[in-house]
Amino acid sequence: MSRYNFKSIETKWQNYWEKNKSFKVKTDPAKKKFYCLEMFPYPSGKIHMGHVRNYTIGDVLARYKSLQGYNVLHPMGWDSFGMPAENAAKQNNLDPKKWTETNILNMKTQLKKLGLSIDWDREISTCNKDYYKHQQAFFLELFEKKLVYRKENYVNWDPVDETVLANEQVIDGKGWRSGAIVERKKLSQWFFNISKFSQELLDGIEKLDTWPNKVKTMQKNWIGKSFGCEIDFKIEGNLPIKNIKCFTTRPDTLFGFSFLALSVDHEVSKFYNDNEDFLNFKQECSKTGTTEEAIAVGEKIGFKTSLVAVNPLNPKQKVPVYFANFVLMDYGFGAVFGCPAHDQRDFDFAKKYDLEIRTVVRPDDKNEKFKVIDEAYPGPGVLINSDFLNGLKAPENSILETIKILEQKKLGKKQINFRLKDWGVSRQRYWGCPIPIAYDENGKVYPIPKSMLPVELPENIDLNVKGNPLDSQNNWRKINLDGKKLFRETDTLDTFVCSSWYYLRFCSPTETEYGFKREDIDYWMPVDQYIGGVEHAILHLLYSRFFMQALSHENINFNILEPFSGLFTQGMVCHETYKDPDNNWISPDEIENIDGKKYLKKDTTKLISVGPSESMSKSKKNTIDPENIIADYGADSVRLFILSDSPPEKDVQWSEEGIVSSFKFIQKLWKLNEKVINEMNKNHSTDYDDEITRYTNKYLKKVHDNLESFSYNKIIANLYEMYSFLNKKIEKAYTKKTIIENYQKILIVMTPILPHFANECLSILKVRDFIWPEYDISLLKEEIINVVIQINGKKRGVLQTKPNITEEKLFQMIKNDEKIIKYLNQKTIKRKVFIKDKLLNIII
RNA sequence: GGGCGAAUGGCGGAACUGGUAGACGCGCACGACUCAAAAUCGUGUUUCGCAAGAAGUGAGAGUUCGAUUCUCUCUUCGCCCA
Repeated sequence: MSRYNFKSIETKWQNYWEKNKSFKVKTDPAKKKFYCLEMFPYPSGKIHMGHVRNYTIGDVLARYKSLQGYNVLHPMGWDSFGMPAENAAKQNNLDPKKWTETNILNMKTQLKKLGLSIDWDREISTCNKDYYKHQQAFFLELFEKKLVYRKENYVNWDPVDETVLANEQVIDGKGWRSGAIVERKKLSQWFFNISKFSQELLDGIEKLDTWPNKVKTMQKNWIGKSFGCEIDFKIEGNLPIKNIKCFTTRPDTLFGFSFLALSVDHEVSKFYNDNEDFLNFKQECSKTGTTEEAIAVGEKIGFKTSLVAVNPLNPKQKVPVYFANFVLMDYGFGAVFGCPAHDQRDFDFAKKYDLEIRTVVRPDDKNEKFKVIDEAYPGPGVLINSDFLNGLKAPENSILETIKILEQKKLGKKQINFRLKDWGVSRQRYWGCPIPIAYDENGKVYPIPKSMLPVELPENIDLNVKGNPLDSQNNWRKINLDGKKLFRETDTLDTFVCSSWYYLRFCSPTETEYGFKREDIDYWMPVDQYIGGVEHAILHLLYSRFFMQALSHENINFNILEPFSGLFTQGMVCHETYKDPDNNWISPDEIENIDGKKYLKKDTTKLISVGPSESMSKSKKNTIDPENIIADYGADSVRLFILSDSPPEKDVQWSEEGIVSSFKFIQKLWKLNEKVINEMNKNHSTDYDDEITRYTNKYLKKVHDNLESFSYNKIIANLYEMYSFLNKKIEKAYTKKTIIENYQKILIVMTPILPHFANECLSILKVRDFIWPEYDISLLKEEIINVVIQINGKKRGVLQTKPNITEEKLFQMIKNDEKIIKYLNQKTIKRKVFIKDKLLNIII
């Protein structure tokens, strides 16, 4: 018996698929389509296990759908603009373009070794001018539709990467890549008007049936629709300010009003710009950072103005107006009314500045004397101390009622507010898509005409400069437009723009006139199944959804609004972590196992402590290089292991034992295959083993169901069961004819998971052009079933019978069963519960 | 602080709309082959108990003939937002 030589067989099939362009597809409205897309990788240099998992899951689906007769679009590309290239280039004095291209070449070779069913003719790379040319055209299209605008705004400035970050790129007040503490800085920026579509983006979520609820909830929360009231406060004082507008979701607590807080950027601040104390205060505030978290955690500080605000519901009450560090200009109107008793932030502020704390909501289980003392009470209850509002149920009745009163008195109006802010897309970086805009000396904006696209990124420039390298490219910056001397915009686009439309480009990768061809996207879009990490649940997915909204805006022919009709988020790949006695992280290949329990650092006597399994990361050194693993065990083993054990949506633990056992299992399958093939050439008796056909049929159903529900780990379990069933059966003479009859189907349903192995076996059997074998419903009916017998709800036995047995007959059988009858013990039977073909429960 | 989710053997995990808990894999134990080991094959493996049997799905209650599954309270962990 020969050993399964994965090296030659996997290479053989990969070459075959490449040479025959087996996965090349065309737009063909006569065929039903399936668009299977996995999130494209950033070309960092090497693929990691996360990629292996992501692309294996997608490949299983693509191959399955293809066998089912779908025209399957399964493309791959590169998210190739972005800071790592620029940083790597800086460090090693390289050209980011060359660095990126080399990485792409490496990673493409690695991906091909996984045996993925990808149409490589559709490969795209976002840093390629053939790609970003169209992105620039989209930018101009959105500019014309007034969905792109420029404004001066406070931004999150990353002092290490020297760039602006989107709110979403600020994590715990730090830059998501550099980890530097983010500062506030005012800059002129380009914005996409994503907030214009807040309601549409919110409504669209309801239609995304197969998206994980978790992701839908996260998007809803991010969009953050809140319902409240705009209140116009009358202002008294020595400044020419008569009114200040506030947005609040709790107008019903207005009788608890004790101060008005303004953002330091509020227009009132212009009267204090020569006040040194105020400027110091403002400086102090900028240290807190702009994130909501920093504000919630940080100390609440204020700067008292000379103004006084009047309570619109109680004009006799006049309260001080402060600038406060916890009020942001871009939420509401940059002004909030303080109600210390029912908001912890306001409470902290009031305590610090000794302001009144007036309780206006009592919990249902407390009486009228309830008083807020140590902490704010934000919960539900009944309004008290609120004059004509007293007794209203808060918040369900009180908010609407208060708004009604305010509207009647023309003091405020009902308002919907969204948390979603416009998307700042300017990045002060070289390695990105140039923004197709120029300015004259006065800063007037001129879009670059579409005929002059692409605005190419200059190459071979010095990156080792402070700030944006493009700023110093004077030759590139100068442009002559209709006789005017202009200067190009030097900011580049956030790379999230590149990934917001790449799924469209895959439909028409070589189209030159526009980013895509209508007939192509009409056929292929939307993506039927999108697969990727949950870390993109908000940003990338929301931006992509926005992009479809923006393209269809003022375009009546465009009716695809949601880019991804199906979404699956896979879990991470984890590995144990190791540390030496000096607390340094140690990588798995630096350690060796002594006696099965202890680990030592190789060639030393240092004892290694084993830490918990965590997601693979370079910093913890717990990564496993897929390239080595594929070289040692083959792609099919890796695919088999990465899918087994854990459900795809959960984290999976990488283990040496796991990959070895997957490898061994393929060897066992190969031996079984040889046994079956040996039998093929012999003459067999005409005996027929019905059990094999029934078992195979059940197996086909299980695999089908588990494929449809992404339960890929269970398919592996099914395969193990099928193997051990066949391996026993093949030893018996009367089974061989039936095994041979069913074997082909078993191999075909193996192909999505083990494409090289299963195709090799099928080709030995001379099976070509096979299709997915459907299971036979009529064969699923069991001939013998197990019926559970319970006494008082406890299982006391199992009886084998033919289906459709009656309660009476079953009871007769029990009477003849010694094991069961002893429990009855001649006691009187109170009642019987009978579930046909399943169970009989006797209550005594 | 809020939202969402999870908790099942030594481990990863199965169990369709309430109906045989622990499929499948790993690990472990024993056996076969071998001078021996590896590899391979076979058997066993929730716990307690010699056994009959009993207990058992994070803890506690509830609904039910029957609960891993439904309801409530709590604990722990994870993710997201703050």
